[in-house]
Amino acid sequence: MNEPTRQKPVRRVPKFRRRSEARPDEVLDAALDLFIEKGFSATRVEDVARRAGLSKGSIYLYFPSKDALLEGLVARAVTPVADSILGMMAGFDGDPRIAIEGALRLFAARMNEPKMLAIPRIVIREAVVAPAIAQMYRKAVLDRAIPMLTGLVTKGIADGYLRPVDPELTVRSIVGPVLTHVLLAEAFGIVPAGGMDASALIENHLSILFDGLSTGKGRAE
Amino acid sequence: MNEPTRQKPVRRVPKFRRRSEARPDEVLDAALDLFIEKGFSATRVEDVARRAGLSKGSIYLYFPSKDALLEGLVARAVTPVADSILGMMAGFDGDPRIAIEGALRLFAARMNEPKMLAIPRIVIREAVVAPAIAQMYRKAVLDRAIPMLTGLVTKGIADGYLRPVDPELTVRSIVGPVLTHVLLAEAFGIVPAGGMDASALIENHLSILFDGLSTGKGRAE
Amino acid sequence: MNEPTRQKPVRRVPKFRRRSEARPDEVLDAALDLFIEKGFSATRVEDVARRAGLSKGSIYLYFPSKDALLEGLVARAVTPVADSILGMMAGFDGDPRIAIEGALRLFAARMNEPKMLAIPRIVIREAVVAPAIAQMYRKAVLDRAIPMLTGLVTKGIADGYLRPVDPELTVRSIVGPVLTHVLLAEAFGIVPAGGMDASALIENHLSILFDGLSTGKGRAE
Amino acid sequence: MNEPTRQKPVRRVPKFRRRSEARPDEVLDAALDLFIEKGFSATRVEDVARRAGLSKGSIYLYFPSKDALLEGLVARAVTPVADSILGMMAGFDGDPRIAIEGALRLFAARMNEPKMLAIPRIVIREAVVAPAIAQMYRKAVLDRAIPMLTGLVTKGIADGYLRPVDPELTVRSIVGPVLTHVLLAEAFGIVPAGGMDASALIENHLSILFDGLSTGKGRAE
DNA sequence: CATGAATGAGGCTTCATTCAT
DNA sequence: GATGAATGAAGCCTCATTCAT
Repeated sequence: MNEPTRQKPVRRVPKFRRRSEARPDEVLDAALDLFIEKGFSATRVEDVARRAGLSKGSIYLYFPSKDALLEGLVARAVTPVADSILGMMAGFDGDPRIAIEGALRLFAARMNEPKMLAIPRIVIREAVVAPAIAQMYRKAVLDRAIPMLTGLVTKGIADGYLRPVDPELTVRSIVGPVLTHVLLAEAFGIVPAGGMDASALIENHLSILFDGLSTGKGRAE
Repeated sequence: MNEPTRQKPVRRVPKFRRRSEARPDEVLDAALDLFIEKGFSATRVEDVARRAGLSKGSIYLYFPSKDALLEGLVARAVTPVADSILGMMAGFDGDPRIAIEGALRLFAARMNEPKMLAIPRIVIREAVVAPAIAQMYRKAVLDRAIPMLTGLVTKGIADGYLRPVDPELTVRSIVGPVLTHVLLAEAFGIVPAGGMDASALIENHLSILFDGLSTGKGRAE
Repeated sequence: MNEPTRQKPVRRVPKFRRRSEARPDEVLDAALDLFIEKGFSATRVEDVARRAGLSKGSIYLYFPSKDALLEGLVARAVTPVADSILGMMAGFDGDPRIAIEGALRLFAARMNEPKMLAIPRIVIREAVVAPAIAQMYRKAVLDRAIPMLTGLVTKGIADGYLRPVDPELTVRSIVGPVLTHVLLAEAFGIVPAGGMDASALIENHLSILFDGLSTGKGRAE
Repeated sequence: MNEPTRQKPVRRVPKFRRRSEARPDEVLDAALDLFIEKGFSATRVEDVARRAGLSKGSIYLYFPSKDALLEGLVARAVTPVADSILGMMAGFDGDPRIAIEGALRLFAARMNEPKMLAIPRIVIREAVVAPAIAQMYRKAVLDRAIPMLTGLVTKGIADGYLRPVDPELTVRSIVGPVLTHVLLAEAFGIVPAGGMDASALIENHLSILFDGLSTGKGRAE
């Protein structure tokens, strides 16, 4: 995964000087802020350095290139989120709707923190130019989350909780509304009248997802 | 200031010449191809020129700047698509599910032509850096499509076809799965086992959207 | 927008390094040389860089734009000259002709150093295109020198040293011959038979300025 | 003198169509306007074309290059002015002060028409970059005017009208104040309180030139 | 460890000039 | 004669990366 050069140097004098250990993380924090604000390519390495309180050259002490900043960012952000959600669902047994609801709530909560949302956004942005990053994200997140959801649906059908549907396509029905909600807001500033309130969205979404939009009238069969 | 120096260029091999009528469109075609392949910022004006069979400078005969290429692309692509879909839905009376289904099918069809999909993808990519373009897209497409769908849902509820839901949030439930389907494929190369077949997705999506995912069992009320 | 693409430059031969203290001045020296030789617009930033022993990009470490080079040049040259002359005249009391003579000699001396003369020449050249620079020069030099001379004449008249004349217009009679002398030589290469000797010019000029060109004969009153 | 390609095409049908004969002059008129407004290098050939009511390419029907426009301008403007002034002075016999006064008035009058002044101004501006033009101007104007004035002074001294001075240097005393008057106004916008009135300046200048600035008091001899 | 001066490839844009029509 | 589309050489400026100190 082309890990950045995180030299964790050995402490010499345990004083309160420059905690070099935290440096890579501070750099990533700074980079994240700026990538959110201005996008990846419009952010200069020097900007990152300044915001991190370092000199331009020092960035290269921790990361071999500008691209490595992005990689580092994805690597750092991806694991905990994915883990928390996937951990919740893994080995889940019983009504899959409970698990789906939980996962979506967690997901929506995460996505409401701008810091968290930024990563996938940047990843999408850079996917064309730096497919490596997109693939990394895919491997770390999507290739774990999607099969898990697919499995959940499959099992839900088998267990009689869900109607017989195509599990893979249904994953898109589960995640899509939330993703779109966030995308509309982020990329175009389109926010519902009621605000970005995630619960409201999920409530509405799940009620439709599970019980459908139709009344009995018309279009019957 | 910024004055060029006296040039004394020498002619070499004159290429073809004289067209003009179709040129702007040819330039946009070339730009679109390249933006799809490499993204906006990785594409040089000279690349566009070469692909359009022109010299670098000639691009500026038709477009005042590189940014203007993107704007032109959006402008050109946006109107017909939006019109075709919106025309279909406008003034629709009766079961809104029919209209929704039609619109989604049209939308999915469009999104399956790479040329068509490219525009929103690029727009999303550049949204952070060039908000003007995102806003233009929003105005031309989203600000027309979303209210129309919202209205369709509202009316459908009033007419008793749909359950009482939040119309605005429901729009996300309608569009999200299709959008996500496309996004997963485009940005991450994630394609369902059955291929990208749009009909299958829409079939599955609509059946859930209208009738829900649950059987009777569990989580009932 | 306008984002650079990911670069992967390769190091070649590192040159000297590290100075910085004197650098801006060295850059201005180089710029001055070149502007004198070729004029402002015919001089490329890269030329300045090369002559200063730097690379193109390094110029921008010290000056934000090519125009700023000219501004910097004016700023640097203007103050000392103006100060030296004005300092001499300020608070002068007594026969103003002494002061005028002194100022003109100083002025002519300065103007004989090509480096010194170059600045106003460049300023005049660029005045049409870059009025900002002309105004800067005006503020720093002319708006100080002209009122001072005017005042000197006014006081000289009041004190009975000079005939009653229009002080403002008389300033042109004082400065004009010297300026013209220089301009003819600089712009057209027109040099008197006796060479550019400033003393001779000033001698001749002052004798006429103070005592007139006429003998008694003819045109009497 | 590198005359521009003024093809005076043969009339075919003597209708009121496109008088091609006047075209070169119209082009020069347009060029002059623009060179005055924006300077030579900031003026694009296309600007000249547009103002002349022609297409860019057509300029090259009359002038082989942009530089030729400037040359043509100088050629056109220079002769009549020089002729009118020089004609006046040539073969003048008698009090040279009369001739000098006449010449200066004529000169000042000319210089007050912006169109007339523009040429030397442009010439000075471009002198560094295009010495050919400066030399052309020098040959056509200065090399005729300066010797003539020098001769006038020499003769005036011989005839006892003028004090014995250096004739060459004295030419600078004669022309300098007027030139400076104009230059200050043109390049720096410095205008005397009484306005640009040429008569006032010449009055003041000549009274000093001929009779000196001093009263008897002090500095005597 | 840190710094920041220095580099130089490369992008966008302008515009004098040409030439097919 | 006219046109104006097309060319392409340059120029200015940016910024990722290096390395002497």
